[in-house]
Amino acid sequence: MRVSRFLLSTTKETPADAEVISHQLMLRAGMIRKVASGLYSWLPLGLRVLRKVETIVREEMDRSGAQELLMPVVQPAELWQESGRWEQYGPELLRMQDRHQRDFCLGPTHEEVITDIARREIRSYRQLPANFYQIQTKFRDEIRPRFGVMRAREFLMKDAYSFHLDTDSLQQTYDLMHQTYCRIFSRLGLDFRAVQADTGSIGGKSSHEFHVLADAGEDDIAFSTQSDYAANVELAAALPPIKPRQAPGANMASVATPGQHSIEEVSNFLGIGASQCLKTLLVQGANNDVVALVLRGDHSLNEVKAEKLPQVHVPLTFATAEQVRAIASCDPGSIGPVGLRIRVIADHSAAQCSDFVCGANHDGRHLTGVNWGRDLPEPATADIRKVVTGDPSPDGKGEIAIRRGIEVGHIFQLADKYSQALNASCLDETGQGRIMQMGCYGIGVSRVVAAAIEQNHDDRGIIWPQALAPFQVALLPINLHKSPRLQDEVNTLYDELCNAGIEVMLDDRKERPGVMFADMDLIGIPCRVVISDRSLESSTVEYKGRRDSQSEDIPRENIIAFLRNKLSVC
RNA sequence: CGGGGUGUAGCUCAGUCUGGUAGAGCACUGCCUUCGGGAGGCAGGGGUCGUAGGUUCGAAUCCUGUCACCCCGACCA
Repeated sequence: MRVSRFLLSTTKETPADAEVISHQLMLRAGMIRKVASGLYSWLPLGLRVLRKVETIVREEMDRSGAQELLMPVVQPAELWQESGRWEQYGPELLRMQDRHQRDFCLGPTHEEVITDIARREIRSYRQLPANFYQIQTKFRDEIRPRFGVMRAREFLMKDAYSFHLDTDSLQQTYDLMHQTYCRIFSRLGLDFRAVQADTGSIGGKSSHEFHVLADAGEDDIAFSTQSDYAANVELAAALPPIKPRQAPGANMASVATPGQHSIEEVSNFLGIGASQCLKTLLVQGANNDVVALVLRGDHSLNEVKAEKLPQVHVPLTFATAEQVRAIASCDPGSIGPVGLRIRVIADHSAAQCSDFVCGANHDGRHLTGVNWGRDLPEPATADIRKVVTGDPSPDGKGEIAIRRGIEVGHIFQLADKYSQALNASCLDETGQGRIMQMGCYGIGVSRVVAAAIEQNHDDRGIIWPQALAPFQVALLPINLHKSPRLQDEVNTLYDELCNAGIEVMLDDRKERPGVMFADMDLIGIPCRVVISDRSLESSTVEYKGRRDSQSEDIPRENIIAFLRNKLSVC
């Protein structure tokens, strides 16, 4: 490709509304342009990268035995009503009507459509297992689209759906997809982790998210420092403390804490650590009642864990101010577990505290020297907090460390959630109809592009992993317009590179060298070859890798072999 | 949804308080000089100041409505 025939729309200035690096660089490099909030056009440069991701995903899905198909973006309401999601889905589902006032939606995902296909087409167990995938645009009407294509409303996704006669078969394909995803993200050159994830409202036994590790990520991932344990923080178990609770050493006393509400305020006011304070959260119970959740002051409630308690209402809802006053006769900020006449559930680590401080259920007062068993009943205990750095790893090996991750893949077992609702069954060996088991496997293709940049950039621009680069080699002639001889030479070299199957971008603009260097660094081409009258004299060309600090002279006749070697190694 | 902010040239922004008929840098076009890390000069093109209405002799500027975009918030207990 010659730059003179290519839309290379780079800018020096960073658009004001781009917050994260990947968004800034994608705009500056001329990969994407915003059309409306959360909606982007992919310019030629960006599309080349997107296609690279697609190609790798497609190759590995095909290799795993999955079959590609393509389903419509616009889907009829009837299918969604059948699964129950027309009502369940909130405003994220963009609904519309056609000219006949029939209801449709833009597909945020395709379980309904694929299940409809399966129930029509699959008759016999002999056709199973089957795994269908597509690479298709999705639409989710996000409350707050941000970070460019990282959290856009319209995005490109690879989604696959597998069908099985039984759960063993489902597990096998699930495991195969786990391996396939590892292959895909390895080939993409990304530093990623497969982490145990919450199965959410869908339920099912296991679920894994694939995260690219990057500070701009929106999820917290908990790792073991010594094993390969990794889990979404929402899921990571906090083990109960091993040490027994210390015996009470103080008498309970009520102290005035005027205007001190938060744990931080109270602990500062009393001059004690936050871990010596307990916080009490009143939430709606499952039986139209109110439940108190007690945590150590330095810990945070894990809402996902709390929702799994049978006594707690789903979704987790905090008690209203009126309920708080009725139960604790004080404002939030002074609640404590002592004397509460409702169910109290304490986190394991809160239950281990002794001589602690808590709200006195009296505005402007707290209790000190409080002890379970003596001043109030021993509480029911559960794991309801978020793990923190330094906690023991749930698998018993090492400690927890927490890093940010960008979710680029998610696999889970749907079991019969959709096949049951849509009555997707087939005949088994005995001729009996059986509801099929389903798995679901997604990769955010457009998000992968942003994630790759978050992980691979410097102050000059993007540094593409070899597999994602829009072009493999940038060929930069210096002062091309002045030297007919250089023009001949560079054209010859360009043809040689193209014939060698190397994707090369020839900068044939009448630009100064600094401009060309800066542009090629910005758009992140991994290999740079500079050719000039000077190099013609010595029969060499100059090579520099995007991450290299120094260039090296390569004999002209060796350059193709040299580049081939570089490209295969990278 | 609540709170805050911004809409002026393709981009980044000044001008708004104090009304007088629109500017800078970058980008773009032409010419000259320069020529190995985002050069310099000269000349030029480009804006119904988001939009609708109002006040006024006169509105980018003041008032009202409206639309779009951005940021923050939804565990004080």
